[in-house]
Amino acid sequence: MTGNSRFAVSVHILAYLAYRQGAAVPSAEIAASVDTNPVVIRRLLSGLVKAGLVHTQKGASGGFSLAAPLDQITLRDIYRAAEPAPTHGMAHFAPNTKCPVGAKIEAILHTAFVKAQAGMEAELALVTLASIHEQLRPVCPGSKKP
Amino acid sequence: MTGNSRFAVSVHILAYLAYRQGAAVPSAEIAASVDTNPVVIRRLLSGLVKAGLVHTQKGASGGFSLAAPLDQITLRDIYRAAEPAPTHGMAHFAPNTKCPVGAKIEAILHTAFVKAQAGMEAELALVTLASIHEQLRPVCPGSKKP
DNA sequence: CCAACCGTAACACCGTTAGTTACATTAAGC
DNA sequence: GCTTAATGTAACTAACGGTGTTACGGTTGG
Repeated sequence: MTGNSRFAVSVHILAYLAYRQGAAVPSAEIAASVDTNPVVIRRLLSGLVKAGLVHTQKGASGGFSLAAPLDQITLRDIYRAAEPAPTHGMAHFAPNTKCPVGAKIEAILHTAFVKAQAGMEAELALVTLASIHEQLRPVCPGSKKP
Repeated sequence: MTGNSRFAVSVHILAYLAYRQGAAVPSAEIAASVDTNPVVIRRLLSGLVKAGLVHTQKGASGGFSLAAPLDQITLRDIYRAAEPAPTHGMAHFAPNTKCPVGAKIEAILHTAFVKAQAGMEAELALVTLASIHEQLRPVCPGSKKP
Protein backbone atom coordinates (compact mmCIF):
# COMPACT_ATOMS: atom_id res chain seq x y z
CA MET A 1 0.00 0.00 0.00
CA THR A 2 1.08 3.56 -0.59
CA GLY A 3 0.29 4.70 2.88
CA ASN A 4 -0.27 3.04 6.17
CA SER A 5 -3.62 2.59 7.81
CA ARG A 6 -2.37 3.42 11.29
CA PHE A 7 -4.37 6.62 11.50
CA ALA A 8 -7.56 5.20 10.07
CA VAL A 9 -7.46 2.21 12.40
CA SER A 10 -6.60 4.40 15.39
CA VAL A 11 -9.65 6.56 14.78
CA HIS A 12 -11.74 3.42 14.47
CA ILE A 13 -10.38 2.20 17.79
CA LEU A 14 -11.25 5.40 19.62
CA ALA A 15 -14.65 5.56 17.98
CA TYR A 16 -15.26 2.05 19.18
CA LEU A 17 -14.19 2.90 22.72
CA ALA A 18 -16.59 5.85 22.64
CA TYR A 19 -19.30 3.53 21.42
CA ARG A 20 -18.70 1.22 24.37
CA GLN A 21 -19.14 4.10 26.75
CA GLY A 22 -16.30 3.78 29.20
CA ALA A 23 -16.31 0.02 29.61
CA ALA A 24 -12.96 -1.79 29.73
CA VAL A 25 -12.80 -3.19 26.22
CA PRO A 26 -10.36 -6.02 25.41
CA SER A 27 -8.24 -5.77 22.29
CA ALA A 28 -9.87 -8.87 20.83
CA GLU A 29 -13.26 -7.16 20.76
CA ILE A 30 -11.86 -4.11 18.99
CA ALA A 31 -10.01 -6.40 16.59
CA ALA A 32 -13.30 -8.01 15.66
CA SER A 33 -14.73 -4.62 14.76
CA VAL A 34 -11.70 -3.61 12.71
CA ASP A 35 -11.37 -7.13 11.33
CA THR A 36 -7.72 -7.69 12.10
CA ASN A 37 -5.45 -9.33 14.65
CA PRO A 38 -5.62 -8.26 18.33
CA VAL A 39 -1.87 -7.66 18.38
CA VAL A 40 -2.21 -5.06 15.65
CA ILE A 41 -4.77 -3.28 17.81
CA ARG A 42 -2.60 -3.47 20.93
CA ARG A 43 0.38 -2.09 19.01
CA LEU A 44 -1.58 0.98 17.98
CA LEU A 45 -3.13 1.34 21.41
CA SER A 46 0.34 1.42 22.87
CA GLY A 47 0.89 4.75 21.13
CA LEU A 48 -2.53 6.07 22.07
CA VAL A 49 -1.89 5.22 25.72
CA LYS A 50 1.48 7.01 25.63
CA ALA A 51 -0.27 10.05 24.19
CA GLY A 52 -2.69 10.02 27.13
CA LEU A 53 -5.78 9.42 25.02
CA VAL A 54 -6.53 5.96 26.35
CA HIS A 55 -6.38 4.28 29.73
CA THR A 56 -5.30 0.68 30.03
CA GLN A 57 -6.07 -1.98 32.64
CA LYS A 58 -4.09 -5.19 32.80
CA GLY A 59 -5.25 -8.55 34.03
CA ALA A 60 -8.52 -10.43 33.89
CA SER A 61 -11.56 -8.32 32.96
CA GLY A 62 -9.10 -5.59 31.99
CA GLY A 63 -9.03 -3.71 28.70
CA PHE A 64 -8.93 -0.24 27.24
CA SER A 65 -11.05 2.82 27.79
CA LEU A 66 -10.97 6.50 26.86
CA ALA A 67 -8.84 8.69 29.12
CA ALA A 68 -10.50 12.01 28.24
CA PRO A 69 -13.94 13.47 27.45
CA LEU A 70 -15.15 12.95 23.89
CA ASP A 71 -15.10 16.65 23.07
CA GLN A 72 -11.49 17.03 24.14
CA ILE A 73 -10.06 14.52 21.68
CA THR A 74 -9.63 15.71 18.08
CA LEU A 75 -8.52 13.89 14.97
CA ARG A 76 -5.31 15.88 15.18
CA ASP A 77 -4.53 14.38 18.57
CA ILE A 78 -5.12 10.92 17.16
CA TYR A 79 -3.10 11.69 14.05
CA ARG A 80 -0.11 12.81 16.07
CA ALA A 81 -0.32 9.82 18.36
CA ALA A 82 -0.69 7.31 15.56
CA GLU A 83 1.67 8.55 12.88
CA PRO A 84 5.43 8.81 13.16
CA ALA A 85 7.03 12.18 12.45
CA PRO A 86 6.15 13.07 8.85
CA THR A 87 9.13 13.05 6.50
CA HIS A 88 7.26 13.91 3.28
CA GLY A 89 9.79 11.85 1.42
CA MET A 90 12.63 14.08 2.51
CA ALA A 91 14.25 11.16 4.34
CA HIS A 92 15.93 9.79 1.24
CA PHE A 93 16.04 13.06 -0.63
CA ALA A 94 19.69 14.03 -0.77
CA PRO A 95 20.32 16.27 -3.79
CA ASN A 96 23.72 17.20 -5.12
CA THR A 97 24.84 20.11 -2.96
CA LYS A 98 27.48 21.07 -5.55
CA CYS A 99 24.61 22.27 -7.73
CA PRO A 100 23.18 25.68 -6.78
CA VAL A 101 19.66 24.35 -7.00
CA GLY A 102 20.37 21.16 -5.10
CA ALA A 103 22.07 23.12 -2.35
CA LYS A 104 19.08 25.32 -1.50
CA ILE A 105 16.02 23.37 -2.55
CA GLU A 106 15.93 21.29 0.59
CA ALA A 107 15.39 24.22 2.94
CA ILE A 108 12.76 25.70 0.64
CA LEU A 109 10.89 22.42 0.44
CA HIS A 110 11.03 21.95 4.17
CA THR A 111 9.36 25.29 4.76
CA ALA A 112 6.60 24.45 2.30
CA PHE A 113 6.05 21.05 3.87
CA VAL A 114 5.70 22.48 7.34
CA LYS A 115 3.00 24.85 6.11
CA ALA A 116 1.19 22.10 4.23
CA GLN A 117 1.31 19.89 7.29
CA ALA A 118 -0.07 22.69 9.45
CA GLY A 119 -2.91 23.26 6.98
CA MET A 120 -3.84 19.62 7.13
CA GLU A 121 -3.67 19.34 10.91
CA ALA A 122 -5.77 22.49 11.29
CA GLU A 123 -8.58 20.72 9.46
CA LEU A 124 -8.16 17.59 11.56
CA ALA A 125 -8.31 19.69 14.73
CA LEU A 126 -11.84 20.76 13.82
CA VAL A 127 -13.21 17.26 14.14
CA THR A 128 -13.74 15.93 17.65
CA LEU A 129 -14.38 12.39 18.74
CA ALA A 130 -17.67 13.70 20.11
CA SER A 131 -18.83 14.67 16.63
CA ILE A 132 -17.85 11.27 15.29
CA HIS A 133 -19.70 9.59 18.10
CA GLU A 134 -22.70 11.73 17.29
CA GLN A 135 -22.60 10.60 13.66
CA LEU A 136 -22.47 7.01 14.87
CA ARG A 137 -25.31 7.56 17.33
CA PRO A 138 -28.37 6.73 15.18
CA VAL A 139 -26.93 3.28 14.85
CA CYS A 140 -25.96 2.45 18.41
CA PRO A 141 -28.88 2.63 20.83
CA GLY A 142 -27.20 0.76 23.66
CA SER A 143 -23.64 -0.46 24.13
CA LYS A 144 -23.57 -3.90 22.59
CA LYS A 145 -20.76 -6.09 21.41
CA PRO A 146 -20.57 -6.64 17.64
CA MET B 1 11.08 4.98 3.99
CA THR B 2 7.83 6.23 5.46
CA GLY B 3 6.83 8.22 2.43
CA ASN B 4 7.92 8.60 -1.15
CA SER B 5 10.07 11.37 -2.51
CA ARG B 6 8.15 11.79 -5.76
CA PHE B 7 6.82 15.19 -4.83
CA ALA B 8 10.10 16.52 -3.44
CA VAL B 9 12.02 15.39 -6.49
CA SER B 10 9.37 16.76 -8.84
CA VAL B 11 9.63 20.20 -7.26
CA HIS B 12 13.39 19.98 -7.56
CA ILE B 13 13.04 19.14 -11.24
CA LEU B 14 10.79 22.11 -11.97
CA ALA B 15 12.98 24.43 -9.91
CA TYR B 16 15.93 23.26 -11.96
CA LEU B 17 14.10 23.87 -15.23
CA ALA B 18 13.27 27.38 -14.02
CA TYR B 19 16.92 27.85 -13.15
CA ARG B 20 17.93 26.89 -16.66
CA GLN B 21 15.61 29.51 -18.07
CA GLY B 22 13.78 27.78 -20.87
CA ALA B 23 16.65 25.78 -22.31
CA ALA B 24 16.00 22.18 -23.38
CA VAL B 25 17.51 20.31 -20.45
CA PRO B 26 18.35 16.60 -20.82
CA SER B 27 17.30 14.23 -18.03
CA ALA B 28 20.93 13.37 -17.29
CA GLU B 29 21.67 16.94 -16.30
CA ILE B 30 18.68 17.10 -13.95
CA ALA B 31 19.68 13.72 -12.55
CA ALA B 32 23.09 15.14 -11.69
CA SER B 33 21.44 17.91 -9.68
CA VAL B 34 19.09 15.54 -7.85
CA ASP B 35 21.84 12.93 -7.56
CA THR B 36 19.93 9.99 -8.95
CA ASN B 37 19.45 7.98 -12.11
CA PRO B 38 18.20 9.70 -15.31
CA VAL B 39 15.43 7.12 -15.67
CA VAL B 40 14.01 8.11 -12.30
CA ILE B 41 13.88 11.69 -13.55
CA ARG B 42 12.26 10.75 -16.84
CA ARG B 43 9.65 8.67 -15.03
CA LEU B 44 8.59 11.63 -12.91
CA LEU B 45 8.77 13.97 -15.87
CA SER B 46 6.39 11.69 -17.70
CA GLY B 47 3.70 12.66 -15.20
CA LEU B 48 4.62 16.33 -15.28
CA VAL B 49 4.36 16.36 -19.06
CA LYS B 50 0.94 14.70 -18.93
CA ALA B 51 -0.16 17.38 -16.47
CA GLY B 52 0.91 20.04 -18.96
CA LEU B 53 3.54 21.56 -16.71
CA VAL B 54 6.52 20.58 -18.83
CA HIS B 55 7.26 20.46 -22.53
CA THR B 56 9.37 17.67 -23.96
CA GLN B 57 11.50 17.51 -27.08
CA LYS B 58 12.74 14.17 -28.39
CA GLY B 59 15.88 13.51 -30.37
CA ALA B 60 19.36 14.98 -30.36
CA SER B 61 19.76 18.25 -28.44
CA GLY B 62 16.29 17.61 -27.08
CA GLY B 63 15.24 17.73 -23.46
CA PHE B 64 12.68 19.22 -21.09
CA SER B 65 11.52 22.76 -20.49
CA LEU B 66 8.73 24.50 -18.60
CA ALA B 67 5.41 24.69 -20.42
CA ALA B 68 3.95 27.59 -18.42
CA PRO B 69 5.02 30.88 -16.81
CA LEU B 70 6.66 30.56 -13.40
CA ASP B 71 3.86 32.35 -11.60
CA GLN B 72 1.21 30.04 -13.01
CA ILE B 73 2.66 26.85 -11.54
CA THR B 74 1.99 26.19 -7.86
CA LEU B 75 3.18 23.45 -5.56
CA ARG B 76 -0.35 22.10 -5.63
CA ASP B 77 -0.14 21.58 -9.38
CA ILE B 78 3.11 19.73 -8.91
CA TYR B 79 1.74 17.73 -6.02
CA ARG B 80 -1.25 16.57 -8.04
CA ALA B 81 0.90 15.67 -11.02
CA ALA B 82 3.49 13.81 -8.99
CA GLU B 83 1.46 11.92 -6.42
CA PRO B 84 -1.05 9.20 -7.16
CA ALA B 85 -4.56 9.63 -5.74
CA PRO B 86 -4.19 9.78 -1.96
CA THR B 87 -5.63 6.76 -0.18
CA HIS B 88 -4.71 7.81 3.37
CA GLY B 89 -4.38 4.18 4.24
CA MET B 90 -8.00 3.52 3.38
CA ALA B 91 -6.99 1.14 0.60
CA HIS B 92 -6.47 -1.80 2.92
CA PHE B 93 -8.87 -0.60 5.58
CA ALA B 94 -11.83 -2.94 5.48
CA PRO B 95 -13.56 -3.02 8.86
CA ASN B 96 -16.17 -5.53 9.89
CA THR B 97 -19.43 -4.19 8.48
CA LYS B 98 -21.42 -6.39 10.84
CA CYS B 99 -20.31 -4.10 13.65
CA PRO B 100 -22.27 -0.84 13.87
CA VAL B 101 -19.04 1.12 14.22
CA GLY B 102 -17.22 -0.69 11.42
CA ALA B 103 -20.18 -0.16 9.12
CA LYS B 104 -20.20 3.63 9.34
CA ILE B 105 -16.67 4.64 10.26
CA GLU B 106 -15.42 4.42 6.70
CA ALA B 107 -17.69 7.15 5.36
CA ILE B 108 -16.95 9.39 8.34
CA LEU B 109 -13.21 8.96 7.89
CA HIS B 110 -13.44 9.62 4.19
CA THR B 111 -15.13 12.96 4.80
CA ALA B 112 -12.47 13.97 7.29
CA PHE B 113 -9.67 12.93 4.93
CA VAL B 114 -11.07 14.98 2.09
CA LYS B 115 -11.11 18.08 4.30
CA ALA B 116 -7.60 17.44 5.58
CA GLN B 117 -6.37 16.96 2.04
CA ALA B 118 -8.03 20.21 0.97
CA GLY B 119 -6.41 22.06 3.86
CA MET B 120 -3.00 20.81 2.84
CA GLU B 121 -3.44 21.58 -0.85
CA ALA B 122 -4.70 25.07 -0.03
CA GLU B 123 -1.33 25.79 1.59
CA LEU B 124 0.55 24.29 -1.34
CA ALA B 125 -1.44 26.45 -3.74
CA LEU B 126 -0.01 29.57 -2.09
CA VAL B 127 3.53 28.77 -3.20
CA THR B 128 4.37 29.41 -6.84
CA LEU B 129 7.37 28.24 -8.78
CA ALA B 130 8.15 31.92 -9.26
CA SER B 131 8.61 32.42 -5.54
CA ILE B 132 10.85 29.38 -5.33
CA HIS B 133 12.89 30.66 -8.24
CA GLU B 134 13.15 33.97 -6.45
CA GLN B 135 14.50 32.27 -3.35
CA LEU B 136 17.05 30.49 -5.51
CA ARG B 137 17.97 33.70 -7.31
CA PRO B 138 20.79 35.05 -5.09
CA VAL B 139 22.69 31.92 -5.94
CA CYS B 140 22.20 31.68 -9.70
CA PRO B 141 23.48 34.71 -11.58
CA GLY B 142 23.50 33.16 -15.03
CA SER B 143 22.24 29.80 -16.23
CA LYS B 144 25.09 27.40 -15.75
CA LYS B 145 25.25 23.65 -15.59
CA PRO B 146 26.10 22.17 -12.19
C1' DC C 1 24.21 8.48 -41.05
C1' DC C 2 25.09 9.02 -36.32
C1' DA C 3 25.07 10.73 -32.03
C1' DA C 4 22.11 12.30 -28.46
C1' DC C 5 18.07 11.91 -26.28
C1' DC C 6 13.29 10.35 -24.86
C1' DG C 7 9.95 6.55 -23.41
C1' DT C 8 9.19 2.50 -21.27
C1' DA C 9 9.62 -2.22 -19.92
C1' DA C 10 11.86 -5.46 -16.91
C1' DC C 11 14.27 -6.57 -12.94
C1' DA C 12 16.55 -6.65 -8.30
C1' DC C 13 16.96 -4.56 -3.82
C1' DC C 14 15.46 -2.49 0.29
C1' DG C 15 12.48 -0.67 3.85
C1' DT C 16 7.85 -0.56 5.77
C1' DT C 17 3.56 -2.56 7.15
C1' DA C 18 0.36 -6.01 8.42
C1' DG C 19 -0.33 -10.18 10.13
C1' DT C 20 0.83 -14.02 13.10
C1' DT C 21 2.71 -16.91 16.89
C1' DA C 22 4.63 -17.09 21.19
C1' DC C 23 5.42 -16.05 25.80
C1' DA C 24 6.17 -13.42 30.12
C1' DT C 25 3.44 -10.56 33.22
C1' DT C 26 -0.50 -8.88 35.61
C1' DA C 27 -4.78 -8.87 38.14
C1' DA C 28 -9.73 -10.17 39.09
C1' DG C 29 -12.74 -13.67 41.00
C1' DC C 30 -13.56 -17.83 42.99
C1' DG D 1 -3.72 -19.68 46.14
C1' DC D 2 -5.31 -21.09 41.60
C1' DT D 3 -7.36 -20.29 37.46
C1' DT D 4 -8.51 -17.43 33.90
C1' DA D 5 -8.41 -13.50 31.02
C1' DA D 6 -6.12 -10.01 29.68
C1' DT D 7 -1.92 -6.71 28.34
C1' DG D 8 2.92 -5.89 26.46
C1' DT D 9 6.29 -7.01 23.43
C1' DA D 10 9.57 -9.67 20.74
C1' DA D 11 10.37 -12.33 16.64
C1' DC D 12 9.24 -13.86 12.32
C1' DT D 13 6.94 -14.05 7.61
C1' DA D 14 4.75 -12.32 3.59
C1' DA D 15 3.37 -8.72 0.61
C1' DC D 16 3.88 -4.26 -1.25
C1' DG D 17 5.70 0.06 -2.98
C1' DG D 18 9.54 2.88 -4.24
C1' DT D 19 14.16 3.44 -5.99
C1' DG D 20 17.77 2.38 -8.77
C1' DT D 21 19.54 0.08 -12.80
C1' DT D 22 20.07 -2.02 -17.41
C1' DA D 23 18.32 -2.50 -21.78
C1' DC D 24 16.36 -1.26 -25.98
C1' DG D 25 13.31 0.77 -29.44
C1' DG D 26 11.92 5.26 -31.36
C1' DT D 27 12.98 10.05 -32.66
C1' DT D 28 15.43 13.99 -34.24
C1' DG D 29 19.10 17.57 -35.08
C1' DG D 30 23.39 18.23 -37.38
